Amino acid sequence: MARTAGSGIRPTIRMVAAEAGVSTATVSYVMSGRRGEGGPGVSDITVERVRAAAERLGYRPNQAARAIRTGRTNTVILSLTMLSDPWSLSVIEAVQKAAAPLGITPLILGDADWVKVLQSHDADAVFVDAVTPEQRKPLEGLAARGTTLVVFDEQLEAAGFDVIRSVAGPGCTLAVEHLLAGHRKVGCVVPVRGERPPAGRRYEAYTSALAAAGIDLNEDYVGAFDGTTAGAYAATMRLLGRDDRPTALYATTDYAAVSAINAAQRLGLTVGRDVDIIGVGNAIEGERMSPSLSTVGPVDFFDRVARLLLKRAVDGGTQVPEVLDFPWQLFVRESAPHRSAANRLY
Amino acid sequence: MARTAGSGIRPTIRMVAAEAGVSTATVSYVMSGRRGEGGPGVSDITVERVRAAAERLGYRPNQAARAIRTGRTNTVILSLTMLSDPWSLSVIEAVQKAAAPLGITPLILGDADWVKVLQSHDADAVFVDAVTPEQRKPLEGLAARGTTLVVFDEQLEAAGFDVIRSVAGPGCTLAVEHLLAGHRKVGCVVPVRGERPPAGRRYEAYTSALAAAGIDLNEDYVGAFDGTTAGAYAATMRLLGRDDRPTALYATTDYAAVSAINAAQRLGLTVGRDVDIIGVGNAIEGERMSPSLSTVGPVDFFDRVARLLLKRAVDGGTQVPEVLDFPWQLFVRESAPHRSAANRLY
DNA sequence: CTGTTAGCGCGTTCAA
DNA sequence: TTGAACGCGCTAACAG
Repeated sequence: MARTAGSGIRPTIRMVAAEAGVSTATVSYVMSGRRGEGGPGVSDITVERVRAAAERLGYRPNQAARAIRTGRTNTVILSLTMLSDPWSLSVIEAVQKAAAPLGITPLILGDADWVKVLQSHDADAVFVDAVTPEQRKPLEGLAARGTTLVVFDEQLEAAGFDVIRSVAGPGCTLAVEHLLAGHRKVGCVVPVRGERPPAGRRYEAYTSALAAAGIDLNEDYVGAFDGTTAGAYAATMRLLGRDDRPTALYATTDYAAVSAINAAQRLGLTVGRDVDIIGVGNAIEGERMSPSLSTVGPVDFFDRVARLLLKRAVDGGTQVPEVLDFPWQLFVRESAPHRSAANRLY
Repeated sequence: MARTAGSGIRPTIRMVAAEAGVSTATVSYVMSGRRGEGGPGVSDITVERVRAAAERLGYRPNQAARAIRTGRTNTVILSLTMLSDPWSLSVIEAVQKAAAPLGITPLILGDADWVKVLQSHDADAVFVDAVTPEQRKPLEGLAARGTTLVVFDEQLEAAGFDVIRSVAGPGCTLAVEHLLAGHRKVGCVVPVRGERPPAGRRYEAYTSALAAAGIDLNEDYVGAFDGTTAGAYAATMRLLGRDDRPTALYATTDYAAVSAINAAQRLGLTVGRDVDIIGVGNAIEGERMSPSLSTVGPVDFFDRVARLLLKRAVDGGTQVPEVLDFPWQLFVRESAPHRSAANRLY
């Protein structure tokens, strides 16, 4: 009396075989579309009988069982730390578009504890958007055990997995320089971990570009926040609420820039006129919003990431891991337009 | 020469058994923590040996293989149509919090074509946030075949699955009446499918509340949009850009309300003073933003949904499906404060 | 050329 | 504490 738990019974390949009066092997060949080429041939009439039986029963191959045998799950996992970030949505959108024609399902993991999950759950490829120092070891362990990984990180070396390294430094300098062309009072909105002072390449681009322009760093113009959108909003309110408020803001991520724009508007300022704001990342949403977001970022980033991920998913871990560099570019849009000498704000 | 595809080899239960010098059965009992209580007893010394061997090899049970035997995947799927909606993020947040202590992993499906995915991929329970008419049939098919479903829908009858029916009608009326207490020029921001005119309970609440207040429906005050955040933004710009602009806006979803607030601020209006804006849904983010979002919605909605989903995931489809009704409530916050007769805007 | 048999690969679980 | 069967779909080798 074999039966799975629960009330409903899911049709198995054996039921279909019985219904069609053939063997399970034949059903398998028909369902996976692998008749002819290489495998044994199945007559058209039999194919039709099997198809009809499967249809009648509403049969769908059990992906879990299939995965055990083939090692393929027809699934990619996207581990995304900050789902509210338009950057994450851009990744999702690009991957979904690329995965659909391949019959691959993207599943999103919004959990910060992705290491544990990936140790038990298999996928044909996994995209990881952030790696803390403590996660580096287990990450390499995953790769060693055969998990196909594509990791977004600016520091990591490829150690059995692909690394997407969109080197932010030079691009971020472009952003700050763009603001410095029309402003002297340039503030910065930057996330920090814990109580530590701001750090990282994106922030260094700010300090060094200021220095290169002969401007002293004003700590009152640095709005550190906790990494949440609400925090970015509050930090911007503090910066722009000052009497000697900055006339331009450099936000080290696009989502911080979006929050900054909202905060500025809340204060009655017109972004792109009273204050210029630029972000970092070139998320797709930046183009669509109003005012559209000036930003720096890699060209064609999301589509290329999606293509790599799916190539890996299809090929398996066969290929040699790469470090993928992306050239960055300045995208001048409404939130921080070009300023000629004539319309400088300072 | 048995070996899985790819270069890395994943440790199996057999390797652990060999390493520890015991049978696979023993390893299984140890790993699933099912020794003692009900299950067979395993001596402490053996447990230690097995644990050490598993640790050395970095063994993790293969969830796919486990699923075949047990019928449980330790996974719940959240099918969410609009990931940028704070409502979706609220669902995710609540489910993640509730799932973590149970060892259950929430996976998010951002694909509109969830039916196909669910037909092949199993989960202990699935949350679905929107059902089109064409999806109703396949939905019932899924339920009949044993998929444990929790469906969010205001119309559907329970047909083998739970229905979360947060009856919006009366609650939405509360929202419109709240605005009508201080305004006569109340606009509406509402998504529409295709070219059809606005419809649905949330919109009817608007027209009937207006009628009850003796106010004629002004079609120029109805901002229909395409369902995207950018569309809601544009619709609001049109409404508030008019000379005789409405002094209050009723948005039929929270994400539309958020876009409306951004648009209003873009126009230099102070929300909660120059214009009042109210949403629908009571997404968690509404409390955190600034100005905080006035809204109507079910009380404690997300946590209760999460609890139900996980109860189903744990119990399997054992229980009798329910229709869950949620009482709605008005949440007065900054974006549409209380207005006494003294500070009416009209 | 067409179809079947038999056994694989997981982790689980019952009878011994 | 274990051997062996079990559940699933896949597939090499075989039979007609």
